[in-house]
Amino acid sequence: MPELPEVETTRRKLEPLLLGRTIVRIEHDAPDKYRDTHRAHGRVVRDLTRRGKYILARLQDPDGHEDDAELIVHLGMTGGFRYEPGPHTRVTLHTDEGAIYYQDARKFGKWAVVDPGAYASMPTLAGMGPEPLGDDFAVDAFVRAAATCGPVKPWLLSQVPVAGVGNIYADESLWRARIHPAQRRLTLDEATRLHAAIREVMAEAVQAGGSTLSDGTYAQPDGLSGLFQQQHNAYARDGEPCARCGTTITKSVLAQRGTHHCPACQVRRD
DNA sequence: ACGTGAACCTGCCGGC
DNA sequence: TGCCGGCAGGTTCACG
Repeated sequence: MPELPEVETTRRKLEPLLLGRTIVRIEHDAPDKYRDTHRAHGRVVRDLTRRGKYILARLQDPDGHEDDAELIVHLGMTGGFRYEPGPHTRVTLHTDEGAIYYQDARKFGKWAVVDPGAYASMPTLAGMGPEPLGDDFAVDAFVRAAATCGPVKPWLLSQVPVAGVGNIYADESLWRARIHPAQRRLTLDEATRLHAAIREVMAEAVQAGGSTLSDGTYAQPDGLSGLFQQQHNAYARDGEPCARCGTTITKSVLAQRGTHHCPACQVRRD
């Protein structure tokens, strides 16, 4: 389900429910996937932030007798929060003002409560690149790194050059920047275009509340759908005409991921 | 130090 | 109708 726009939308919906609330109990039956959640019990949620596709909550001990802790939530492919329990509810988060339910059909999502900033058990989070919508996402550093990169789509998916780009938004950004998904070693122009495209696509997708695909797995906690799928130009548009040139969008497999591009606008060099 | 591929899971959809 | 293969928004680890 969730790339940066979906996770950010989820975070915004969760924030008013959790900020300042005491976590009474986190209930589940998979301690390997939802680790050390007992450490959250009795702690107060002081802030709710996001890094890439991870939701982070700073948890403060109200008595000050113990150090703060940090709750990390990654939604995997199909994770999401709901106001009501359902057939795929995996975790129930009880606060002093009610409960919220985490559902995850495929169970790829993970939770952990750790010491603040202790991300060793989540290597992708530990090595996360800059936020695409933040000031730290510098075009010159991106251009320099892109000049020696391997196939550009898998490179983006690694979360190292920039945080939060997944399969949908990689395809959409590469379409917008007119770059072939398997292109290596981007030129100055290509990397500059891609940097801008990532920022634009992410900003527009956040604005639209993310993308809800045809299976409807991703929705906001109140059940509302995102709307950005209506603006997709590449992802799941195979067989349809390119909005820019009319050529049929094709689908292929790259790094084990379904990949959509326009064979006329996105031509691979050498 | 890469890049690739399998593994982790369940559900849904299309084809036969 | 029913079974089966293929595919799905991600991360991690084991290889070569």
